[in-house]
Amino acid sequence: MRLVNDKLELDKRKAFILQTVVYEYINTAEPVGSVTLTQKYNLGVSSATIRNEMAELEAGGYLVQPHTSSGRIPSDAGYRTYVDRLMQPETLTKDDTRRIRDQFREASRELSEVIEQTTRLLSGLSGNLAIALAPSRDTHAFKYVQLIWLSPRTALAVVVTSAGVASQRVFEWPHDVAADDLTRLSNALNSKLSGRIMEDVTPSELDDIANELAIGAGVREAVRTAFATARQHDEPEIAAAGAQNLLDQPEFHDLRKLRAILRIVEEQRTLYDLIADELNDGAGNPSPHVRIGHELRAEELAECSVVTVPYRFGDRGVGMLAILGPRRMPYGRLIALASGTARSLDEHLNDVEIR
Amino acid sequence: MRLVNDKLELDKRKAFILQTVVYEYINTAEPVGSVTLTQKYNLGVSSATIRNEMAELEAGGYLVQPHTSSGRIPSDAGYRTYVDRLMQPETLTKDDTRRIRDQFREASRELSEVIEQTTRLLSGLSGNLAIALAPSRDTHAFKYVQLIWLSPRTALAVVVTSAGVASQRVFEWPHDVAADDLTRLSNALNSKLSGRIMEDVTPSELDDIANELAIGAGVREAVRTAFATARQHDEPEIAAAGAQNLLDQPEFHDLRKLRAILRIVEEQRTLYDLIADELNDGAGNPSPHVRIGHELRAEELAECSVVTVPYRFGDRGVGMLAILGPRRMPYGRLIALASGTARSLDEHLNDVEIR
DNA sequence: GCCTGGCACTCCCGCGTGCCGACTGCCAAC
DNA sequence: GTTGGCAGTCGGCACGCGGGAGTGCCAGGC
Repeated sequence: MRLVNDKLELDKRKAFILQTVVYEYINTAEPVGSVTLTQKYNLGVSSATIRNEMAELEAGGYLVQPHTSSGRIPSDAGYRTYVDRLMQPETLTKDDTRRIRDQFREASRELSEVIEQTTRLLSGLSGNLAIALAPSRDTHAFKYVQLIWLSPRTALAVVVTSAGVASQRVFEWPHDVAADDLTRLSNALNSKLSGRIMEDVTPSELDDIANELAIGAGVREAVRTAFATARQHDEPEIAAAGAQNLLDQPEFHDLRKLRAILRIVEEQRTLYDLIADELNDGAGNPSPHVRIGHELRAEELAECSVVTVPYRFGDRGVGMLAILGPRRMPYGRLIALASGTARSLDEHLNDVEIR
Repeated sequence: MRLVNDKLELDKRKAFILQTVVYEYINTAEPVGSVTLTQKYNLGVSSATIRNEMAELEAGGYLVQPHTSSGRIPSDAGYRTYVDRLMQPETLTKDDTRRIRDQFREASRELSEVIEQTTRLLSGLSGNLAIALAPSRDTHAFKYVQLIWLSPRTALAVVVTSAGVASQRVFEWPHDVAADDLTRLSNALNSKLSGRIMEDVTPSELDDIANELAIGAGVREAVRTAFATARQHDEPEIAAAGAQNLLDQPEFHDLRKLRAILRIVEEQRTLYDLIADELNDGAGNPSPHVRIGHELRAEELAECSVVTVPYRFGDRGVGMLAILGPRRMPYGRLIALASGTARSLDEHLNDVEIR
């Protein structure tokens, strides 16, 4: 056993054994023993040798025994090594490609609906829980605002961004406002701000435009509020689907674990926290990312893994797709599915984006 | 044992026993025996007498025995009699009233968000699964349409109804369209249709308005599509929350039942079917309605009950709140909660409605 | 005629027991 | 370094047993 940087350096045979144990455990959900290994895979050595190797892999932290005299299952580090170095990358099957394409062909044009439909697609394909986070509204491009005169003292403000209508709100003023003022202000805002990224439009800039036209404070306030609502939402736009898939996995037959997952799914905030970490790297690094077990930093998710992959919307927008499932998940396939879906989502949003 | 219309007529004592059995079973989730009954409730007779009465209640179809020599649990008919004739009506506690009021005070102004927030509130209060169905878009009142010129060949159409923005869509034409035409058409549509119920606005009526202004076929088509999208949605707007509450109930520790529920919740269509029956009566009859076990006409829901209560939006709109839980649910409390929440939802939507 | 205490009977459920099978670790031999 | 053999460990399952809860029935009393 050679240790390099505190870690067991894996020779070729150890690597193959680790790979095979992970693969077998992912498929059977049963701890893997040395005899199973020699019988099902052509290793060229006897089970006794495998036992010695497996003992060393356990000492190195790659495998653990649920109890004495049981087979081994991978540890977080074992899965990590598998994902980073041992696993075969997979590509999408023809059938998957077709289903993804068909889904997006008839997908909605509204961002929040697209998000939901995508989670349903991805959970169906992956057989796990799928999560989708919409790009922050701050990064959408401003397209259009209309202040619609309803009565002398009320108006409807509609703000349109590159992702569609982002805010709509009825305003009421204590004094009469001329319909003409609203039209003039709408026109001025549209010509000066069109195409700007929402987070770059400052409230004082909005005030300046209104001041130039000598528009009263009440209306100015309304415009500021309308823009603010268009930018920020109480809750991040996020969707999840496929929780019932997890019931098929033996690790979730324990009700406590199941409850933990359901709680996470129903609370948008927790769901957001779960994948928000990745958003920062995501922008620079558009490749899939896997977090395994304790890497998720949540005790109730210690037996889960999450695959995340970012997607782009417009110039600056970054959203995220994720698959949550048991640690014992088919990483290769899920990474391929998440990437493929993210690519199609990219394209679809590109089509739907208002230019 | 007197049979009236094929049913056992309940004398006062039988009624009290049935009521007590249901009450006890709802609280303990354990089959109720004759001794428990005489010990916990002051019945004035011995357990042997109760046994005779319970045997008759079983013969009459109100109680069943899970197995020989166990206590009794209510049948669908037993619950039905309890709900219709025996149960004490309940009123909301101060605390519930306050929580409902607080929730709606800071509720969203957007219909689909209000729906979601309401399910979260109601599931939290009731400890069961809450469902909310938005009123059909057909019943909203038309308020405003704006055809927004983006480029000579593209425009954005926004339709606003009494529930807010209902459709937004970019149209592309093979030939140039004048910005002025779009404005004229928007104005004409607004002045002629304002306040009309969406389902009463016919496509040919839209065409007529465009024809009067000599507007081309491409634009006419766009207006028709914009109105059609505003009226109908691919899916009914429906939300559910609180599935994890059901995990606390012993009847859902069986994974098959749990899976059935989760599937129903995740498939909007099934969820809609579950409460849509009630929509038809709902309009005329604004009181809560309870369906128990097999009355739900779904094998996988044979051990569930649903409380539904309609709410109103605008002149013709009817939506629905529902609570789904085990048959063994606290009917009185849940009916009070659903009614109270529906009342507040009524009021809130009345405030938010665009007039 | 209704109510009651007593009694035999039934059935679920939890517990302890013992056995089987799977797997390991170790060792001596190759 | 590899191998077969062997003892040891542990989970899981079937089995049987007894306790407990509850019933139905019956004879006797009010």
